[in-house]
Amino acid sequence: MFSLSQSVGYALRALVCMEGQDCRTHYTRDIAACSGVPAAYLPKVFKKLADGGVLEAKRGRTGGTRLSRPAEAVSLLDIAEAVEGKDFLPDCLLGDGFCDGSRQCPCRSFWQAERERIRSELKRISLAGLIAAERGDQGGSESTGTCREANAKTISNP
Amino acid sequence: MFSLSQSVGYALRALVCMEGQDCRTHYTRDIAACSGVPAAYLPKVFKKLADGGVLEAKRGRTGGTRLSRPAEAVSLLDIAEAVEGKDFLPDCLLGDGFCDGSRQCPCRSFWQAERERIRSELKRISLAGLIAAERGDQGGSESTGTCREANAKTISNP
DNA sequence: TCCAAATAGGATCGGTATGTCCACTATAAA
DNA sequence: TTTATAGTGGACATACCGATCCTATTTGGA
Repeated sequence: MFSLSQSVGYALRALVCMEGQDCRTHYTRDIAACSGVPAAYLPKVFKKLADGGVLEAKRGRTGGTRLSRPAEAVSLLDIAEAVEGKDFLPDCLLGDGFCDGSRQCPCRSFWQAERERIRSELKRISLAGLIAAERGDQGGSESTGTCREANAKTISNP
Repeated sequence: MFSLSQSVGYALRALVCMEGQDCRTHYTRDIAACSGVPAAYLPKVFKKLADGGVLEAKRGRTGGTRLSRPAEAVSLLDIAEAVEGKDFLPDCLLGDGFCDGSRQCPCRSFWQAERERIRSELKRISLAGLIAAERGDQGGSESTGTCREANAKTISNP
């Protein structure tokens, strides 16, 4: 299938459930319940998002996971790259390894342009936009406060 | 990986080796040797291309495989659809099943446009163009005769 | 008729993505 | 210090693609 992986979809659904407007920490199991992502699989996705700098996780009692920056500053490209890898958009439409030094398939010129268009679109769409769309808002992102200090000691779960 | 499957690349490399200019029949093993596609796997790809109407296969002694129409009339879209399935370009960038009735992700509008652009480009590029590019020709397709009757009894292999 | 040689198709295997489960580690409250 | 509870990470199961091998079927010629 010519699409992003299912795990990227899981990541989006989960991140939307984190509300984005603030950076409160959430428990993975709560996000799983809210988003419908398999609870036993979500930690794997979250780990990739944490390694990619999208999420911050804290271990131990009263731990949890939160956005490492405001939802407005997280793009779909950030999420896709974190989950699928930095080079998930290959040089050749036929996959890396088709066009080598000698072969230059005719798709190449148009795919280069398509690829950059897709990349820039994914970069343009923010997590905040996703959340707004999910809620049916048309307006886009209402302003939010800063993230890092606002919830340094805030825990959303009981 | 966000690309067409490896099997589509195999199909292209194999079809290029069939010369395209005529519709002589070829043995699968010869095409495998010429294209570098694994000889044990190519029959699987050829079967899909035959089911998709791109190739015609004849069984038995003096059998073989040939293009069912001139290379100018075979598009990359034909090949990709034959190998990957008619609906290999999903409705949603996140794959079918992400945007359901209720969810409408913000990728949708731009992906619809991208998808059609990719589809029309794949439709525009013909196998003949691929062969020309492979040879380093810049001119594109020189005219070829009709296919079906030209080689009704022609066998290219000894 | 019988055989040679081609494609067709099923059984099987390895690799990657997807899931599940369980033990380990870190952290803070009791 | 003890303990509860969060994420971390490895082992394992499952599904699909890529790939190989073996057998069946088809076809034309000896």
